[in-house]
Parts: sequence; C-alpha cells; structure tokens
Amino acid sequence: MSKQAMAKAVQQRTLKTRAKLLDAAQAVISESGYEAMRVEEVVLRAGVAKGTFFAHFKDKDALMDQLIGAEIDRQLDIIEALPAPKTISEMSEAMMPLITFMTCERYVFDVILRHSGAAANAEIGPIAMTFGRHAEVVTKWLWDQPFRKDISAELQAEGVQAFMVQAISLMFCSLHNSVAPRERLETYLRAWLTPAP
Amino acid sequence: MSKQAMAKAVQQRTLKTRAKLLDAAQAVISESGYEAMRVEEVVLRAGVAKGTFFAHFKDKDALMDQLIGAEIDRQLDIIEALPAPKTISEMSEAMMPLITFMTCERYVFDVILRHSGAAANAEIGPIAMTFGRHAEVVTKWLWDQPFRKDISAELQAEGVQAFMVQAISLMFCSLHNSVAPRERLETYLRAWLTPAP
DNA sequence: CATTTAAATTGACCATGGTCAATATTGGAG
DNA sequence: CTCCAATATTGACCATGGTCAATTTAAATG
Repeated sequence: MSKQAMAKAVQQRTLKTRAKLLDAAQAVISESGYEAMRVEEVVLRAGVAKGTFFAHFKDKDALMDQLIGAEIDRQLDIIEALPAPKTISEMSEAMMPLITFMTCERYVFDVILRHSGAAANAEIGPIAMTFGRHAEVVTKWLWDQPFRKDISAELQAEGVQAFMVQAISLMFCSLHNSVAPRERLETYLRAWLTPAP
Repeated sequence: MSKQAMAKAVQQRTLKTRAKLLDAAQAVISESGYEAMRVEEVVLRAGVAKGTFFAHFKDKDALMDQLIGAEIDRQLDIIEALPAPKTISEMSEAMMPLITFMTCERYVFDVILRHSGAAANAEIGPIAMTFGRHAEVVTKWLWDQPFRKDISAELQAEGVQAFMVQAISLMFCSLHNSVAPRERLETYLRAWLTPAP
C-alpha cells in the first residue's frame, strides 16, 4: 500500500458527476431562479439518480451554500478590485452590487442568513467564508483611512456587516420598505463610522 | 340579512379547535423542543384532521411565528417592567433573557430571522411585531437618558437590534464562538452608544 | 321545527427532500 | 490480465409539509 491511510484518491467520474450536477443546478437557476430549483429537476438534467445528488451534497441547502457562496465571491472580487472608498457614500456605493445579489430573492437572503453563522461546529461553509472575506475587505478599507479611531478597524467592519444585514432585512419588511435601502444603509454607516457625540 | 356583507361571525368551535391546536403544539414543544414539532403529532393530540391545521394556519411556519412571537412578548413584558438601564452593562444584562430564549435552538433563531422582516406585503406577523415592540422599549430607555445625542433614540435602538442579531449570529458560528455572547454584545453596544472619536 | 347557506372539518392524495441496502465501477496489486 | 476492495451509483422507499373536493355542522331565517 503506497498511499497509506488515505487509500484511493477520488475517481475521475466523481469530479465529472459533481460538475454535471453543478452545471445542471446553475442552468435551472439561470432559467427559473434559486427558489424554483428542484433536486428532481437537477438530477434529471444531470442524468444521474437522485441518490447520487445526496452522495455529493449533504442536502439541498449545501448545494445552495456552494452556488450562492460562489456568486458572493464573484461580487467580492469586483469589490476588492475597487479603490478603497473615501466617503460613506462611496462605501455604500461599493457595497451595492453585493446587496443587489443578496436581495434578488427573499429565499436567497434566507439561505445566506442561515449559513452566515456556520451551523455546525468546525464546519465552515462557503457562505460563512464569504462573510469572513467581506469583513477582511471592509477592514482593509478602514485600515488605510479609518473613519473613527476609538475602535479597531475589525470592529468597525463587523458593525458594517451588521448594518448591511439590518438594511437588507428591513427591505423585505413591509413596515419599513418605504425608505430606499441605499439611503438607509448610509444613515447607519454615517452614525456608526462618523459619530459626533 | 342583518349583518350585511360580513355574514356570520366566527363559530364557537373555531375558537375551540384553534385552542386545541395551540395547546397541543405547545405541549409537544415543551416535551421535545421547537425543531422536533411535527404537524402530524399536533393534529393527533388535538384530535383533528390534518387539513384542519392548515385551515387555521397558513403553514407550519405561521404557527411557529405565533408561538415564538408569544414567547418573545412574554420576555418583553419582563424587560419592560425593568427600570431603564443606566449603563451599557445594565442594558446588556436586561437583554439577556430575551437573547437566551432566541438562542435556545438554532431552529428558533432561524424562524425569528425569517420572520423579523415580515415576509409578505402588508402581512405583519407576531414576530415582526415583537421586533417593533423591542425597538420601542429600547427607544424608551434611550429617550430618558441617551448615550449619544448626535442621532435619534430611534436610530440608536435600530442599531442595538442590529448588534443583538449580529452577536447571536456569531454565537452559532464556530469561527467566533470562543467569545461569550454577552461580552461581544457589550463591546458592540459600547462602540455604538458611547463612541469617542 | 324544518330549511338553508356559509363556514368548518375531513382524509385521501400530492410534492419534494432525503435514506439506504443493493449493485456497478474504478484502479491498483499480484 | 484477473481479482479485490474501496468507492460511486442506483432507485425504490420513506418522512413530512401541504392541497382540495367532498362532507358535516352551526346558527340564522321564516
């Protein structure tokens, strides 16, 4: 035995099957949206049995975690390429593409919330990772040019995240959806990042 | 026709059936927790058919909304009876019972998040109402003795809520669950309510 | 009291996510 | 090349939330 303990590596077909499933899922989503995605439909298009799906993903949510996480990562790539915002307005502007995706469907936002604090112990999923990455990006912004100096850039970044979630939550709330999300976010950020007691 | 247009009022049995369902559900939850609740089990104990359940509640989530909302209201009753906190520490202390309930099960917190921004238009559910009420309570606290004066008490209260949710979210996250939730919340609240740039 | 009609209840049925014992395939060892 | 064990795949089956046409019941009316 050469590979000792870890036995055989993953087989070729495993990767192929996984790719087929991901492609099929992405296709369904492109056509009908995230919420409308059915496992049945995905395995049908991928040409595999239902059981195979669950051999590759713990459950439907795990697939969503991966697909939505990947999309958020794409948005973060864009955000990261931007120059560090110098004003609150620029910062909220920079965050809008991400927010737009997160609010494309109520279901998507629910999945994101459900995974943002990684559920199980020691099991950090793709979406949870993107939250970590997002915090890092914002921290970097604030590092160069902090808006306030009484607290760390990390803490400021955590607050920015909390307010982003809050602003999005209220978008979906009929009590508060009269105020535009971008405006609301800016109000929060101004109060958080440039206080003047 | 005397009652014109609104026809007959709700029948007695309607209230009885609803009460039986709520009691049965509460009993199941007391024994096994929220996540373990099954509609099947509830209708069995209530002695009604499955269809009756859905004649009284739009779906399982609606029942959860009501039960969890009622429990949050009970916690808010307690909180409201307290004297207004004078320090950040007292404030976080006052909020702990509510947070304890919200974190009794991951499932409970998920339901709360899902309903905190009322889903459908013009359909404000019990949990969404409690968020409104909670904001009012906190606003009242800050009204008498505001920690900072550059922003309104209402805005401060919204921030308190955002940070409460954030602190709870991170409790469930394996990356961050090393820090005690109460400590984390106090760090947030101090930075939010007593900034010193 | 008989009649009537809106409202409440029923339960067979469906939709869909998820399981698992059986089977098939892969890739290395001899 | 053949055989073996680890791995991947299968699909019948289950669990559970949710639907709806048919039926039963409440209570107002004459």
